[in-house]
Amino acid sequence: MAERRETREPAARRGRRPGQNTTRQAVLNAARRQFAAAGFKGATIRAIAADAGVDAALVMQFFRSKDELFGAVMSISPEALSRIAGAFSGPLESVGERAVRAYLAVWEGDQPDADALQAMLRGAVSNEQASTQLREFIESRLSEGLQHFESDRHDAALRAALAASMLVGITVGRQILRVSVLAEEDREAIVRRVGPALQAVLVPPQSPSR
Amino acid sequence: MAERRETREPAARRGRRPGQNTTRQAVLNAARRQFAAAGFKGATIRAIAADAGVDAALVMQFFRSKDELFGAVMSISPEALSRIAGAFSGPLESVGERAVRAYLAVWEGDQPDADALQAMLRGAVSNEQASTQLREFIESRLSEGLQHFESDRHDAALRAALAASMLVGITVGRQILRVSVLAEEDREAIVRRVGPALQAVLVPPQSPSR
DNA sequence: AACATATATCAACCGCTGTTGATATTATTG
DNA sequence: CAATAATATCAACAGCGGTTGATATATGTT
Repeated sequence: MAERRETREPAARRGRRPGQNTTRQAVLNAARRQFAAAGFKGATIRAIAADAGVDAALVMQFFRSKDELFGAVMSISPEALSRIAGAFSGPLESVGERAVRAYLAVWEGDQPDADALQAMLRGAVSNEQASTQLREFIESRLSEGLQHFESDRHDAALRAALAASMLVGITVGRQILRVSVLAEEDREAIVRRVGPALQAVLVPPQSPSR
Repeated sequence: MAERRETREPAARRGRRPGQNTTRQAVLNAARRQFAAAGFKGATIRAIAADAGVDAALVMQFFRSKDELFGAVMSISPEALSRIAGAFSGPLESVGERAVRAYLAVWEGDQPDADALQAMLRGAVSNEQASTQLREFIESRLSEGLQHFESDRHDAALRAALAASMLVGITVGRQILRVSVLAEEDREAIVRRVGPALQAVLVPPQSPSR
């Protein structure tokens, strides 16, 4: 007799694990996935911990609270940011197309950036941090590109923000609502259809001439 | 002595109130507001009840569960629906502008419809019901209009869904993220800037001609 | 080897939330 | 008027979820 509890899972041993520790990173990745999939309220510390194969208390020790963990999740790599900014250099008459392509590549890539952005978007509904972060992304990131060649800065900011919002809307349709016609279409087809529309917002034909 | 508890609120009396009862409707309105403001998970039965000036248990008696209450909240008036559908009748070269105007009027009006749509949008993050409802709204409502004068039905559906998503994106920017340049701009200014873009998606210049 | 420190689990607390059953008061109907 | 139904509150339960304090095990430092 003297049986050790063999009910339940492998019963993870108590203390620190031997060898190199990649756990903190694993927790962060799990958090990104969970927040991206369920939003801020929907994701739970326990689910994140389970996803990372770890006890919930450990998550709290690494990051001090759910809010701070969420804050850590929402960070975009400089590469992704410059990729979007880069869309604005080049011939002005095709900036719409390049912007759509760059945006979709970043938001739908499999890098952690895509999850981070999804987390922001889903979190923006119930979390002030998330909406602030995404707001700033829309206000500054995409606006900066246009500011250079423009006299009316307010109007330029408005047009850039509209363009960014419309792109976010496409993500909502594809990734969150999963509208089938949108979700099944491949990325370049979307670029072809949306490019001209974005072009019309970013560089309206009347503006420079009369 | 023999004091009746005068601590706490008016201490609402126990039974049914005299006179006409508008309470059920009041609960429904409160629910719409709360769901629209906080999303499905964020809104609580107790908060809804408090908003309606009622006990939480009463909410459960009227609507059987939080899910059913949410279901009741998400219903759009036929007037609003026909208002959007109506945008597709009229000269084809200005359908983009009319669509934007009709969409914004419905989503930003002060009717219960606006709250219901906000509730759907915010709820879509964490509630299957909501995303289904909004998906169908995008898939069918806005698509039907274009189907009539079209040979390639798949492409027409795609373009309509793209247009609808882009409009939803604008709502996200204005109402949820509260991007200041967007939120402060008045509706007609947005119509002017977005109309041509929507036109480009709905009626691409290549399609009918060469 | 001894000590501090980082990494890990466990058990429990506490507040919030959806939901329920009991009860009180009014309206409605026969 | 009696009986039934509808409208209302109250009290409590049960589960989940964030957070904490105690403890165990490995690593690093002196």
